[in-house]
Amino acid sequence: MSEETRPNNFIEDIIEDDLANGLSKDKLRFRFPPEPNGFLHIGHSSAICLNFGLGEKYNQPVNLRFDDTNPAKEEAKYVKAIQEDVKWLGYEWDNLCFASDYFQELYDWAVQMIKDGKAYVDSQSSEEMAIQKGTPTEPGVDGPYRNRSVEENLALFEGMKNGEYGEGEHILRAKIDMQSNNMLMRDPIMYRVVNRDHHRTGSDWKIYPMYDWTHGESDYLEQISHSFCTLEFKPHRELYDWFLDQVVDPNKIRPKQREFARRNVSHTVTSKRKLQKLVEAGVVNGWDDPRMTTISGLRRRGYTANAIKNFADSIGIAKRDNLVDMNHLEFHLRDDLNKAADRVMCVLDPVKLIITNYPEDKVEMLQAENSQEDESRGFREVPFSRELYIEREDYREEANKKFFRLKNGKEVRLKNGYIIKGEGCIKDENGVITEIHATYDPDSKSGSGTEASMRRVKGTLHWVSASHALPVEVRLYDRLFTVPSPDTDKEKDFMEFINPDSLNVITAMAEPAMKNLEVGETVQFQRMGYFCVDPDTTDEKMVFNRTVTLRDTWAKLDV
RNA sequence: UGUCCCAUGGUGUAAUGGUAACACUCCGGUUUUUGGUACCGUCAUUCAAGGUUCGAGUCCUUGUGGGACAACCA
Repeated sequence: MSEETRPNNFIEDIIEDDLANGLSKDKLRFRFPPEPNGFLHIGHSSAICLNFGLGEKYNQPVNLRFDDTNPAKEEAKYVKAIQEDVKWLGYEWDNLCFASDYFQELYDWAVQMIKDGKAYVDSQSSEEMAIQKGTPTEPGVDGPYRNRSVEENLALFEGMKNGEYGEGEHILRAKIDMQSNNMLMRDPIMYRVVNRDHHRTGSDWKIYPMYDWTHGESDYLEQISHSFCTLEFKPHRELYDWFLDQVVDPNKIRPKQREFARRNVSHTVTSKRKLQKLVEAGVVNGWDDPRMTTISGLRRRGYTANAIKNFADSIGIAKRDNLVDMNHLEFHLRDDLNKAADRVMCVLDPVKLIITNYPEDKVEMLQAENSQEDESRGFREVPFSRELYIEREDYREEANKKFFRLKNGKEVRLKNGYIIKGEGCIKDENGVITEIHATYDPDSKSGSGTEASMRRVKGTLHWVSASHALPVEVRLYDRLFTVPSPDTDKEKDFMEFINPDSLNVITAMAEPAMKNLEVGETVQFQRMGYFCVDPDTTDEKMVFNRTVTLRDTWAKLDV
């Protein structure tokens, strides 16, 4: 990476300013604060890379903190999955924290706020309170319980805590300003009663703090210097600061919330609610379906942590709305895989090719390099015989000179093998080609050093020996959505833009050496793309996911 | 009829009052036993109008366009 030359983004500018104004570098501390109510997705990777990247840049700690204040939505399995994803991306957190660790502290502070006349118990229905709250363009009005006595507030809040009231009977509100331009400042709710067991605190608590009351105070307790979140939290900043004002010790670090734009990637959705709907509706097979842009889905698809980090790094951090083209992500994927993946031969749409002048029973073991990029990766043996499979699209009886592949009367190279010449084909009653015939030049064997072997032919085909071929299942994926921005249409639901052909399962013919590949390993099927071994693989059948195709300039010409 | 945020090629991001640039995409070329990779090149950008200034993408004003805010969610 060219870290040294990359200019600072506005977030780094903020930090540099603070440093220049006297903040000591060793006071810098960051955090990544997901709610454990779903799986991490590509949108989160920006926040993860930003916070952990800052930690690496300044060599200062980053906490992983679970914002677990709503037991109705959160589960321990998500806590586990999120940790795995962050680790897989290659980051290490300093402290593993939970907002639920701060419930007692938060409660004690709330009691003090009641005593100070800064908070009160409201006993109205949510509908009544919503009316008093006004709208973004009209101020709110004070509710009837706003001036309850401290004693009464204390007693009611204590009762809430002790489980004496049902959900919705009472809530605790901060007493700020019902006429504020900022809706969030119109006496925001601090606590509500929730009769649910929490995945960590069990039945200890009957009341749970709201996000705004929890987040800034958690940052403060952890002495986070900079608390970065997405733009939709901008209006929360005023409240974040107000709550901090109630508790902050001037000798300690006062956290600073700043906001950046969420990253949107084309042809996908990145909201937990929508991803969940795809899972529940059976559009995909779970959160880690390779078509999902969850971190776990991308991982199963064959994405590398490097590709995701380089992507996040290259798109940067800013404040304007954006829709990053999937091409960017795929560029970084190919870039990383090109260096990392061994090359193999696998025929996705096989048709038989008979080398008519090759001996019936002869089998040769040919040497094939594992990577043209890196000779140190070594060689493997590939069996060659009279009957092979090649791609159906690699043969035409006749074609113009733009077609570099096999055609009658013309020569092509079989990768790592011989030069062959097309002689004709056999078709069934429907005109479908069932067998292609060719002759080979025995002196043209790859690497033999003969004059014939040095001959230049325009096309090179991959192939597998028919009798040695290993049938494998290959899952070909396409974009999950047919439009760049499926969830911004004013009339249509994002579900209407689902690509019906996002998954195509085929049986391909692989070279025998591929049976040694392990689950999760990625290889390049030469000329076809990058593929990884799926966990669905069994002893009987290997299953591959197409991670991404190669760039294909021919496909563009051949329309 | 409010408050706040944002506006640079098709996309993303720089330029911190001093020559508008980098990457992706597209298109073209060289190399190539992958129509891949690598390398080279082409096309293409400051929302508008005023103002300040020797000088404005940058500062100011107004407008236009986009977005956020009315969950006992985060």
